[in-house]
Amino acid sequence: MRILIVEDEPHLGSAVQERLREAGHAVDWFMTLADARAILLTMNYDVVVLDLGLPDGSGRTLLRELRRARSTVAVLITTAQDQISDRIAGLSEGADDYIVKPYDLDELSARVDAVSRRYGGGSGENEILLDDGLALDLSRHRLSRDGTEIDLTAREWAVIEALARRPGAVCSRERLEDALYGLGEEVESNAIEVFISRLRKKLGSGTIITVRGRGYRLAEPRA
Amino acid sequence: MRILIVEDEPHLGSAVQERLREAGHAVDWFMTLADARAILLTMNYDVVVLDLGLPDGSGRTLLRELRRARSTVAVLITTAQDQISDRIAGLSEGADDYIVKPYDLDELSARVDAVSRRYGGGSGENEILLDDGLALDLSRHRLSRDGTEIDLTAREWAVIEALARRPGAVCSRERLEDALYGLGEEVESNAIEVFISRLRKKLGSGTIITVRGRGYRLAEPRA
DNA sequence: TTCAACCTGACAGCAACCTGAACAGAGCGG
DNA sequence: CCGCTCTGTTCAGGTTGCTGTCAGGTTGAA
Repeated sequence: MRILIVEDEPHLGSAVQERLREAGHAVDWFMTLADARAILLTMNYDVVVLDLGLPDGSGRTLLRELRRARSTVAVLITTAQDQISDRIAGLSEGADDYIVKPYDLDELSARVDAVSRRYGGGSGENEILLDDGLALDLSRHRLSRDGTEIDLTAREWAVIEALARRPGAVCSRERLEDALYGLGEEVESNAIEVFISRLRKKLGSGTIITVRGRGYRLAEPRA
Repeated sequence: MRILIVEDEPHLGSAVQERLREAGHAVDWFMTLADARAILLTMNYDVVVLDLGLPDGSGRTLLRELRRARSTVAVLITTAQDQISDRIAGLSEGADDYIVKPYDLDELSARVDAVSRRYGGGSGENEILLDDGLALDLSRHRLSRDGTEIDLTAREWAVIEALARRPGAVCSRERLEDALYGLGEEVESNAIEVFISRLRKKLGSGTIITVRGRGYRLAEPRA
């Protein structure tokens, strides 16, 4: 999942970035509205973690711009305790959730996962059935076949999560790379293919279908 | 689909050309107004991707010339963020859409597809019914017979997309070649006939009708 | 009948893709 | 400090599937 953090406090921003990266996401972090605005034009994010009090303006401005431009990206607002009015206004302006500073990093990570699923491209379902008895539980981060659990590494999970975002739709390799590697982490090998190969070894070869020249997609359960 | 790119920035132009070619289109790329003007006299394009800030003048000049000459080609304007006035003027001068630089390539590709369908020769419909239970969904790039999907390669899709542009009308082989092969990519064999043959194998022999000496056309559903 | 246009099976080149293996770094226990 | 495991990345060689070309057959018009 590709996540944008807009947060001007260095320690907090870096801690959030690290925590979400450990969860397997591609995380970009900017400290100003201007930078955020620029990167949002070129990159499609799944979630924006947006602080309201920024040096060059309020995050609410950016939120309004996004919604006016018909962007459906999920937005999670972070705010100090004394800005309740801002928070409420943010929700009415199209934010999906808010969290009060100081917050627990695990709590933030859970909220990020939650908003990513109920907005934008997400399917909204928490449990997705794949072919051959496979069940993907996005909210609990679990994958099981006929009840027995299958362990995935962080990267493997990130790949299948990106594919499951729109089940049945083709997901390009570029898009998968965007979901795994943030700015400055780009990789120049066939890493995606290797993860696909490892996933197939764990899930069975029919689960992930190659669409030559366009990407990959998940097999849907046979009705 | 035949697409003309007018863009003076080498990296961007080449990236756009490559991306649209992967989508199965014939893509010509020129860096100056003069070259674009010359090629537009000899070749019929479906879409022009037009940058406004060019070395030998503004793209708006070319746009005005096109519309004054009653051309109905779809025009997609690309512009830097600080040229809002130019952008608005462009729309009022006959552009079909605009996109702000820097943009996401997937986004551009989607917009190109969109403007190509709502202008000029396009039928405007997103779902086209052919004979024998075949349904062609242009916006989702899907072809299905009675609900089961049929996979097409990039070239096969380009052929049927060109035929579907004016359903029922005869499309000459030259026109099909123009839609598949850009400048410098021309082929000198019966490649088109081969793709028609492959399509018939997948779709059934009655779907594409040969009009001897003039070209091909799609069969319409029996009323 | 003759000729041009068209159809289609076969095949080689090539790029995309797959996968086993090697390697570096982090973390951990002894 | 060493050895072990686990994870992620890179590389190399093999495989697959798309594409363009050709050859030989078929169709249709004059």
